[in-house]
Amino acid sequence: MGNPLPRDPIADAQRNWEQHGWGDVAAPMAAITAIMRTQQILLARIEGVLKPFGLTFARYELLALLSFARSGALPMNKASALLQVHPTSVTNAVDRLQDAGLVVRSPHPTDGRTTLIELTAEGRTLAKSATAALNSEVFGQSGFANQDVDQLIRILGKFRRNAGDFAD
Amino acid sequence: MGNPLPRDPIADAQRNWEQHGWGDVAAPMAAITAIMRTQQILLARIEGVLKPFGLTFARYELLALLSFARSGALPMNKASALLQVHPTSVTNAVDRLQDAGLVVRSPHPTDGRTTLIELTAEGRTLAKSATAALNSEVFGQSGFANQDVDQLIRILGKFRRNAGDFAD
DNA sequence: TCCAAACCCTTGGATGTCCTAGTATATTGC
DNA sequence: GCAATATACTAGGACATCCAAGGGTTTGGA
Repeated sequence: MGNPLPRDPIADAQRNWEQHGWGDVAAPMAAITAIMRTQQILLARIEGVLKPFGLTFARYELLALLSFARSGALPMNKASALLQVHPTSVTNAVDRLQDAGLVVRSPHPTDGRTTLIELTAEGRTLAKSATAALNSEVFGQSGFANQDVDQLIRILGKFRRNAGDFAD
Repeated sequence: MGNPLPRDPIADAQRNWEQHGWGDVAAPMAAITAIMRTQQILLARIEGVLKPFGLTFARYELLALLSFARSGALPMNKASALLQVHPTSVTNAVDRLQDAGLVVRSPHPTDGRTTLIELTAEGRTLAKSATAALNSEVFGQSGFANQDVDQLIRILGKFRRNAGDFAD
């Protein structure tokens, strides 16, 4: 989508901020912008690896989540909470996964409001293959040094807890 | 969109990865997942601050970029390159900003293929106000410690360079 | 017991992102 | 000078995300 720029656009933005008298927030601005851009790069890599499997990242995340549930099934609201996305996003993903024969919707045995999402055999197999691909092609070659990975986990974990993601 | 979970879902995922024999990539997986989630949180905060201005983050970024250009104008392809998004995304943003009277499209003086995007007076004023709001309500209260901000800038800067974002 | 409040999922609408053409204009090479 | 190639922008389509609303189910307090 583009060739390398001659200079880091985020570092330029940080300088702009400083020159405009916002030096006190220039660094956090740069860090946040860098997070946004890094997410974009990583998402593109992930989607690229998943495409041959007919999966998007959103659908993969749901499949992976289900594959780690003992029973291979979860209520939709649980999935929404664990994936930390809006319930309508789960509805959307389940619709498409169901069309692809990878999951099935079934009624909750005791709560008529709740719908269970259940992995099919096909879904479980595909989740395994896709995970193997992601592990070798993305996570195994993330481009982050081991120490940096630890720093990221620590810093972002602290941030997410402060943001109210989890109590722990 | 949800209450705090009892436990960190990403730490759980990391444990799952380790238990399935993928210990060698569990940490990068967790770091990458944390980046995705952090981006989601930050984007929501930013959008919340911009909403009263009638702006989204995508539109704000374009306005801010223009406001830093000496002439207040940029070719669309330059904006696409600097913002590191697809040209069609810029077309989309410009359409809406133009409808809102914040920018104007004008022909390039020497290259008939190129369209210049130009800030209107209104656009420049709104960019200033929106930037002030973001500085005080998001960047000024990022929730990252100063040292962590430096770490993020360093780690993600290295990553982005490796990913081919810029030569520097 | 019974109805209001809470909860669960889905539909419809607005945005944004990317990809794949398709049209128009510049540049290059013969 | 002209055809072939490259570049710039836009139209249409596929996906994902969120919000607002609506219909069905449970729960809990009067």
